[in-house]
Amino acid sequence: MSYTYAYPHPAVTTDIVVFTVENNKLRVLLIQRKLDPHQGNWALPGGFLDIDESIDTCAARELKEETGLEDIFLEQLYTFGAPDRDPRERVISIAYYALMPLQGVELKSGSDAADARWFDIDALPKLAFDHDEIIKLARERLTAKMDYSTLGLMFMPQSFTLSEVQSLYEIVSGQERDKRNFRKWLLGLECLIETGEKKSVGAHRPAMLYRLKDPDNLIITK
Amino acid sequence: MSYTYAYPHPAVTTDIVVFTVENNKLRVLLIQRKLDPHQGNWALPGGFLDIDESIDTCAARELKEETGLEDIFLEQLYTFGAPDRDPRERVISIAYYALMPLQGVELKSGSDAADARWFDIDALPKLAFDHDEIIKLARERLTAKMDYSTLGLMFMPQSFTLSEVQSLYEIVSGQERDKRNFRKWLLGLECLIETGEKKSVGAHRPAMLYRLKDPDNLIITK
DNA sequence: TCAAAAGTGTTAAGACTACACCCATGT
DNA sequence: ACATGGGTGTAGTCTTAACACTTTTGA
Repeated sequence: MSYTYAYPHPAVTTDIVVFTVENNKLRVLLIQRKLDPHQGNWALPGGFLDIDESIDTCAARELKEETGLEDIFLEQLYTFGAPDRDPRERVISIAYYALMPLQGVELKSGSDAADARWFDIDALPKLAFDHDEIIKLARERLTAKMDYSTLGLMFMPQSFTLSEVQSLYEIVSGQERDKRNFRKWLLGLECLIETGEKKSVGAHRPAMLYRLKDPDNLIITK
Repeated sequence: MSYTYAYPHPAVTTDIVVFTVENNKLRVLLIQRKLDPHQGNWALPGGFLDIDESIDTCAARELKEETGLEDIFLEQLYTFGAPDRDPRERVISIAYYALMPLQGVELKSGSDAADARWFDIDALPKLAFDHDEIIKLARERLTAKMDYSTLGLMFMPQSFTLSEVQSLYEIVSGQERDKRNFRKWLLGLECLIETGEKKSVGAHRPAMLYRLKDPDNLIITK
């Protein structure tokens, strides 16, 4: 089967920058390419748009197929389309970024990926295509949005302590925050509620567990 | 001549939301479609991506071809691609927005447009495709960015008075600003310099004309 | 000399930052 | 009993918001 058009058409793909925080580092998910071009190199998960699926659906589908991840925060980032970014044919890539909760970071290796691994964002391997550029932009967007929104909460599992949130914000932004001020800010947004449960993790006072009031709403505030 | 692929490929277009301010109203440029689908309806300027041009180039080229406008602020907005947004074939539209300086709003009617006109953003006609959705998003981005950046200066001609800038900000955001505070903020960004010239427009004191220190840098500040 | 927009500082309120001690628990 | 992270309030600084009169010009 083949498809014919009166004018040349580019191929369209989505690529997804999946972030998580693990071992006090901001990490990005990469897969090792099984096929040419760039065979053996590391690349962002992603793939070609099906002709009858929406772009968002494509991003979610590719993410699931290649990594097993699903139901995580996923947002369109930017569209990349330099004429020579893929040697096979003209390819337009609609980039997304996603935030993976801290727990349950086990990956099922998907069909198109020889291997999938988390990399420290400051120690990335050589990347296929223009994926270094995509990751750079995604990181800028992530840190910018976390500065004035509760986007960072999308990294959290169902329930979490305030110290865990603070630690996450510190790791992503690279700067420390005052404990009392951070808690004042976060609780002041009124998007969290106490679960009533506490979390005990060592020889010290247990911490209150919180959860999102409304899991779908990112409250944006200064 | 025809082009054949092993898998179906979508068509890729750019569409541009061109803003200006005229008669104390925020306006958007629309063209009347000469061809089906949506023949006779109003639509955003834009068109198909050439197979060997960059996306940015395509947006700038289409803008120039259809409206004669060139060398104005132009930035990628978002990519739209609902499967049924175009009845002809699957079309991915990479939306841009542009800011047209206040003066020189005369348009040369371009080749693909039967007619091009400015519309008050609050009184748009029935639009082709999903262009109403694109305009809505563009407006949100414009107002959000103007709140914390000097993006609004991209609406200004080469030289302008501070009152003109203030008036523009008020029209776009829909809310009045304190004259002294506005001037303090704007001058405090240190992106303007006095030209030395003054502008006399009526029976009152003439205003100092300013221009951008560095026409390429959008200074982003709170 | 009048009308109309340009230009100019100060004060009060609110937001943000810095900072230190007691609490609850496990070992 | 001690070591460890959890939890809490206040005072000082900085930023933002509110506010009114004088200046310069054309008619």
